Amino acid sequence: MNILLKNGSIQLDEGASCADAALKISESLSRSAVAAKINGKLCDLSCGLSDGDNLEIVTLKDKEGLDVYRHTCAHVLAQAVKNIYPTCNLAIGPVIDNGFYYDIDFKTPITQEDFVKIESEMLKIIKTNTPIERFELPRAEALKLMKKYKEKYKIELINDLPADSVISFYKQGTFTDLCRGPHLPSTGKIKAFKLTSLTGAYWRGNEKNKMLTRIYGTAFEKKSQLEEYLAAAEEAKKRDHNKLGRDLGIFMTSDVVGQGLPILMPKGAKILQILTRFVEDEEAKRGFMITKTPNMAKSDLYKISGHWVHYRDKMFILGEIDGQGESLKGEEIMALRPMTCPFQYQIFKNGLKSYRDLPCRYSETATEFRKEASGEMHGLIRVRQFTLSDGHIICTKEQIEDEFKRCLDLSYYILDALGMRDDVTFRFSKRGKSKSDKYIDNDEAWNNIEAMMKFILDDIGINYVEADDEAAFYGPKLDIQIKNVHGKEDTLITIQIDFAAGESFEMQYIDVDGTKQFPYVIHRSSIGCYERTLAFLIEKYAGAFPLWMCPVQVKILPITDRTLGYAKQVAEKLTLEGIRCEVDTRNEKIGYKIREAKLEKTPYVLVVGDKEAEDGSVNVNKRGVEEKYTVSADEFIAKVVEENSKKIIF
RNA sequence: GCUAAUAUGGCUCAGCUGGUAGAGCAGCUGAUUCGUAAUCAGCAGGUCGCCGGUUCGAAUCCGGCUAUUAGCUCCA
Repeated sequence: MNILLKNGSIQLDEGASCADAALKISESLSRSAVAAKINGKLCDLSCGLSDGDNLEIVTLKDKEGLDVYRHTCAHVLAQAVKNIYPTCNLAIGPVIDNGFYYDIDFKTPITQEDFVKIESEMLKIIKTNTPIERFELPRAEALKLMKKYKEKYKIELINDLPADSVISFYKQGTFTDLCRGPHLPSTGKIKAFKLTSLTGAYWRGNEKNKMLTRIYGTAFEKKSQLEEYLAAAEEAKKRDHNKLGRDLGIFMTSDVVGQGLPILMPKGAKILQILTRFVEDEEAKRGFMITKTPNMAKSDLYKISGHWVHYRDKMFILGEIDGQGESLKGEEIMALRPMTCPFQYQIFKNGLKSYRDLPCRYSETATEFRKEASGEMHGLIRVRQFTLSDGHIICTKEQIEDEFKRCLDLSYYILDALGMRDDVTFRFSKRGKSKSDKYIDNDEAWNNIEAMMKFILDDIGINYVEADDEAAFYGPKLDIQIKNVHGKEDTLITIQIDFAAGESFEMQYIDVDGTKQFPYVIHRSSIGCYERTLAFLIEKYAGAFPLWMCPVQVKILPITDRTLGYAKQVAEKLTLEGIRCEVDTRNEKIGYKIREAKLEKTPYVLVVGDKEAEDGSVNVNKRGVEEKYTVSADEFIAKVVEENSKKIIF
């Protein structure tokens, strides 16, 4: 029979498999093959071919090949665990970004110390080089097999498969697992693997279900690649804002203050002040009116917004309430705000509005409070009190498109200034097919608004992923996402369209024809939550921030006390020019001061000794640059002032 | 909230199987006034996260709480 390849074709006997084809193509390909693609569909190497099939041999060079390799490693893990703990039950064991995991229900808990034992058992299984065989069963037979093995989770999975689905299993020696595949031809192909961590995970991702034990691992073609990966992960941890931010004196926490309540120290507060001024000024240029609204309100406000019903358990409430959210003592109930929207809506409602007032753009550097679950807090990324560049644009339906684009343009501008434009991805968060009751029930409005947002996004031409069941309860969102050093994704900035607030808050305006109309609302952030943005800045720059946002931009180091006066003169000039600088007045050797200034990642370190004091110069040590040079103080000041005025990213 | 782990001076860490704590750096004082990543000496600093229990005796064992970390769930 004739088998088509990417370039050319080969002739094979009837009944030949992908593995036969690989061997026919070349011996080396046969050795590196891990799976195959027949007519574009990934399958085992043992899969049989038919005349005219398009064939592609998959190796570990392909991402798909590596996934197959890791998936098999997950099965080896499962087999090893079953050998050691015969009473445990297997759940699922998929491949993830950098490895794989297997969820297992152990009768007695295991610890990370058991990894040694499990890994050596895995190694044994690999060394036997057991062939891995696929077979398929009808549903009844499949259930019978899993009942025999007492795999209750597998039984549940089979029961949930569509009636007409093919139920496949993979068998390696005495171990059989329900699996779609494909897999490596034998266990011996695995060369480098490691179990990395042990955590809990709910069965089927539902917190109402039992929590299983999840074992994470990773595998690579070569030992050297595995070591490289582990080293890179260690390296990434050094950039972790939660460690670095504390080391650099940017923020701290205190157990008497509480969880999720980071304390911004002078350096961190300075950076936030710089960012806030930058953002507020830019927003003003773009037609936003700044507001200053209260940090708390009576429960009445949240009853109108719907938060009292949908969001109450995530709010900090002042006063005792019953299960319905009513005061137990008949007193006024206040709550700290989890968002700014209803407050800014009050401003719009103050006085009759005309269509001429639209679009009405409000923005605020707002402090917000959310009672996040105790296990959720993380450094500056997930906190209970935070500062959001929160804004609302109240506009007509016709104005949405333009306003939405302006919001995105503002965020682009800010991301450029932060140097993070290339680090973000876009998520179009929709209600989609979800019928969850957490959304406002109005199919027509949802369909219209989602179609409108899709049109806008496509018109702008941004590259986004669509995510169902990720919308806000009042409308779809464009979420600007970013990953931290651990690879975990979070929302940095969000722009949302709200079709419901106009009516629910009775925000009306008088239209051209004299009729009263409900406006649309765009909820938007420009830089996101300042604390969170700072966290990502720390990780991106490993603490070596761009000049314009550095809390200390220039540090002046006199060599001896003789030049202390001169150092102070230069510092004064710099300060007058708006450059943030410090003089290290301590009686220490110059090497000592240099070391400290560099560990603090100061952009410019100026050394001034007798020579410099005499001719009015400074010796410049630029961060990240080996060579130092001497220029007149005035020249340096002019240069750094110019650099500071541009939002230069280096 | 759930699973697991961790908690020793400001920081990084020692402290074996229970006999009430040590080092380096940082800090302070003194000397040194020095030319590009740690000058020398001395001093001071901890009821071992908090509360309770077991014990003649707890940093060490047990329980509760608080905080931190990884993940799950959640994330207007």
